[in-house]
Amino acid sequence: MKEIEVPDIVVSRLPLYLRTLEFLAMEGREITSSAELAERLGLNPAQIRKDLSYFGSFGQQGRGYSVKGLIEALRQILNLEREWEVALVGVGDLGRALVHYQGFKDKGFRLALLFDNNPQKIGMKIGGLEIMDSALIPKLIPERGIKIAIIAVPPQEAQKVADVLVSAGVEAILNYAPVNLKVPPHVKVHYIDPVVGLRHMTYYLPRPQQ
Amino acid sequence: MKEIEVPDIVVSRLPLYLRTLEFLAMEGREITSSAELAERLGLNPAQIRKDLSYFGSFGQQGRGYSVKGLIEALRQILNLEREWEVALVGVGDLGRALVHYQGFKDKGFRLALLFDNNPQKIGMKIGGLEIMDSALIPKLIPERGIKIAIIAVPPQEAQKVADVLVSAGVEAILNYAPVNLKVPPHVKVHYIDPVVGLRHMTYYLPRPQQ
DNA sequence: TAGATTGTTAATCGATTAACAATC
DNA sequence: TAGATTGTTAATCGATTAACAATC
Repeated sequence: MKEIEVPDIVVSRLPLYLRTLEFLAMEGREITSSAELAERLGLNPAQIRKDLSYFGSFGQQGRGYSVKGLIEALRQILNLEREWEVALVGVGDLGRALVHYQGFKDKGFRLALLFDNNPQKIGMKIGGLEIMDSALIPKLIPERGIKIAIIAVPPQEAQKVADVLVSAGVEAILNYAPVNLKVPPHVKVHYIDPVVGLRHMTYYLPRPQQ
Repeated sequence: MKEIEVPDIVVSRLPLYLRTLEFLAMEGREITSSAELAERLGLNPAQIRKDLSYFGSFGQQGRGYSVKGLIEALRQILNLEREWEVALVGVGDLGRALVHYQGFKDKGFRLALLFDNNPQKIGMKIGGLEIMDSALIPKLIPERGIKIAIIAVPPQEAQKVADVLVSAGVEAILNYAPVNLKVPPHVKVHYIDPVVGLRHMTYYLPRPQQ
């Protein structure tokens, strides 16, 4: 039996389904439907059912989906049944904000290592973690078996940092630097650049008349 | 002559082209090609040429594109020929990081209004801007004609804030709260949720064997 | 049983890309 | 002129969604 390759665009929607389900669970809901999820996410119900069908059958005809059950299933599918330790490189304003961010907790991630190359910052403690010298990345990341890193350094440094992280064994990078990274094919990169989002939206804003 | 509707997926790539071109310009490059842009962005050269062709002809056969010329063209297409004033709601850790973020400057955006509903924070100055009471959104945003807002408040407050912003005339929202917002069709929302990005990538990370 | 909603097929729709004439 | 790269067409590829049988 040949394994069907799941399209990445399908995988990319699963975290949104999971987030919506976790929200419903918090509200105390026990059952939901593809129609309700679609309504909340602005998607088509058939798309949600199709997406889920790549992985199995999780609902009950005539009833819908158990919120708890589908959360469990998506956690398993997304490889979230363990807690992932994450390394953060660059403890500037954004880095500090990420250290204090409460949203990682209980979502499957924990910041475990902080790096910076500024001697002023190295040794400082923040959020209970000591800021380590970036030069120690090749030592500490393999030691801890860390696979996920967040890059929050200035754009000029981002590629160099990425290279070091990848040689240290990192396979997933959340990149806040406004730069496209070159990485080997086995490494995933997710980009967060507010300016890209803003510039996308200005296209639709009113233009000066004539 | 019927106007051809440009697909949103095409528009969404233009800011990436622009970012890459601005980077090339900084490096002093004068000419580039669809092949080079594609290489840097991990895309297909034909796709870039096709995307641009929705808006006109910006290159020269046999030579490529003038970096400066294409930057100009994309700025015009993306409605970036003015500077946009942006309101920020929620001056927590993330909000503060955004206030200090240098990446908005010279990219077409300037934080112009800060709001928070915490009496401790109202009246404080940060980055040269006074934090205003969120209750003043309906007064100050229309006064300044602001069309773009960034939401950086806790998830429970995000929908309420979005509603107020939209009634105040905002038409583009950059939402850092991990919540899907319900807004009228003329309002664009761009979502930034690091957990969604991380959870997408964990799908591809090594799983516990058996 | 009647009503509801899933899971899945097949049709539709839309995006990507190969190929090449145009042309600098 | 020869070489290079655009702009654009048309083919391919892939994603979305309508429709409905299955079934709870």
